[in-house]
Amino acid sequence: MAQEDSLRERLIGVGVDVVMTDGIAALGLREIARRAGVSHGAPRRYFATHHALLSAIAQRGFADLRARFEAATAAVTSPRDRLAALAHTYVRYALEHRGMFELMFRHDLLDSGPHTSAHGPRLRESTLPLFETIVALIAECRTEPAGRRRDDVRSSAEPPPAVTAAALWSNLHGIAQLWAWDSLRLALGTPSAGPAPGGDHLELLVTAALDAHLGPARA
Amino acid sequence: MAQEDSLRERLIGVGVDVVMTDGIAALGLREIARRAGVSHGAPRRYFATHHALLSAIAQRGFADLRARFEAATAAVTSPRDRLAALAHTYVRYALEHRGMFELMFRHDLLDSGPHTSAHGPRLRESTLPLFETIVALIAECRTEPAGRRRDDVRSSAEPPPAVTAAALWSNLHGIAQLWAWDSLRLALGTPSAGPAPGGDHLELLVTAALDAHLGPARA
DNA sequence: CGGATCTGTAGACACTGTCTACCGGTGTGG
DNA sequence: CCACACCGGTAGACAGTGTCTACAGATCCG
Repeated sequence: MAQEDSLRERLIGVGVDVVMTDGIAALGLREIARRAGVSHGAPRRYFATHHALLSAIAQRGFADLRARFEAATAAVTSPRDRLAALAHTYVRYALEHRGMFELMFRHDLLDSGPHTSAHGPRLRESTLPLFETIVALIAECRTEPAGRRRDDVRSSAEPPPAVTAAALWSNLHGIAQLWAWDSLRLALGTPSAGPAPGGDHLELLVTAALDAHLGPARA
Repeated sequence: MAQEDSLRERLIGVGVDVVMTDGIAALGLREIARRAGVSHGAPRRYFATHHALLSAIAQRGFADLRARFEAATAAVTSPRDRLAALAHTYVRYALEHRGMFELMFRHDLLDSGPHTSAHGPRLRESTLPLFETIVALIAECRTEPAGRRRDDVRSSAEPPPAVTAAALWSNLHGIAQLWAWDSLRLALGTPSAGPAPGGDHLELLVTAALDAHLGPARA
């Protein structure tokens, strides 16, 4: 994962490694160049600015995340279970690759505006397919064979799928964020941090969010 | 809001102004000193490091937020409505004072560790009273006169209040975060940003979160 | 073979946060 | 009353950053 072909790709790869191991603080432009074995001016040939390089690194993160989604939901058929797998994957990714996840949403470090330069999709739009997937799954969830739906209870004031999707995604994102900040961990009284994700409390929280937004999983 | 007495307070005040108007990027140590009319070495008398000053600024934000909570829930009696007021206040604060809110949760800029220096409560614990308030309100919500509770439906696998509180808070935090990032706005197809909070879609999202975690508001 | 273009180097510039030496005031003890 | 210490702020140095520009080496093409 260190030697590719063009320097452009190598810089991105090095950047990914750096942010994975040493976090965002080590993602200086000169530092990346140093670890790639080139002079500090070299990256400029391929990335107009520091932010452009960071954006490319973050995009790798989004691609990686999407791949994990597909891997996690491949063997699952029920839309409800797919959503669960997706949720757990999202939060787990955020905590296992803390630095990368942080970078992906640090809009002050990324060229997220529409005035970004050349190839590749706009960065902020990288989250759109994820969102639409959630919307679709929720819609699918609601048109289930009605085997055990409680229409009398929930569907009365049920928000449209897009809103529920946004709320659910926000919930997952917030869980990841606040957990990484340690607020939740110390609020719930978990014995504090290891590099391994804190374990049960976290899973508990995610399933609570799922149940809240989708209704409890059917028994 | 510019002239207090000791330079220490003035620096914090200037910092608050700066982050409110020009955002986090303008919060350099030298920049704050410059706007306070002192030399770049002056802050060092009162704050050992740049992060210490930023932490003091962030603490002002937490205090401000707490004050708004009390103001918003003072006239409300029903625990459910208090939670709603709290939620809307939280999200609105995050979007109206974007820079400050961002700073408050940028742990890489703050002395949040237990190895921080002198007076004042530890920074990360500033969120604890908020959390405990939510827990208490949720518990109170559940022991309501049972006038219209659906015990058969929800209480079967209802998570403990602390978990629900954590999930709800995470949801609000995520909404604020993703909305500020613009992902939600473009996902939901809102006409894009103004400095004024985007309006209905946001309120919709917040009430959706409230309904999901607490059950729909009673008709 | 010779010139043009690509790719990376190296130095300058303005700027940052931290550190240290310095200095003008104020207050206090002998 | 004077000398001394101390407090609060100044100013310069230092290493480091991101960006910019001039330059060198290779490579490729006519």
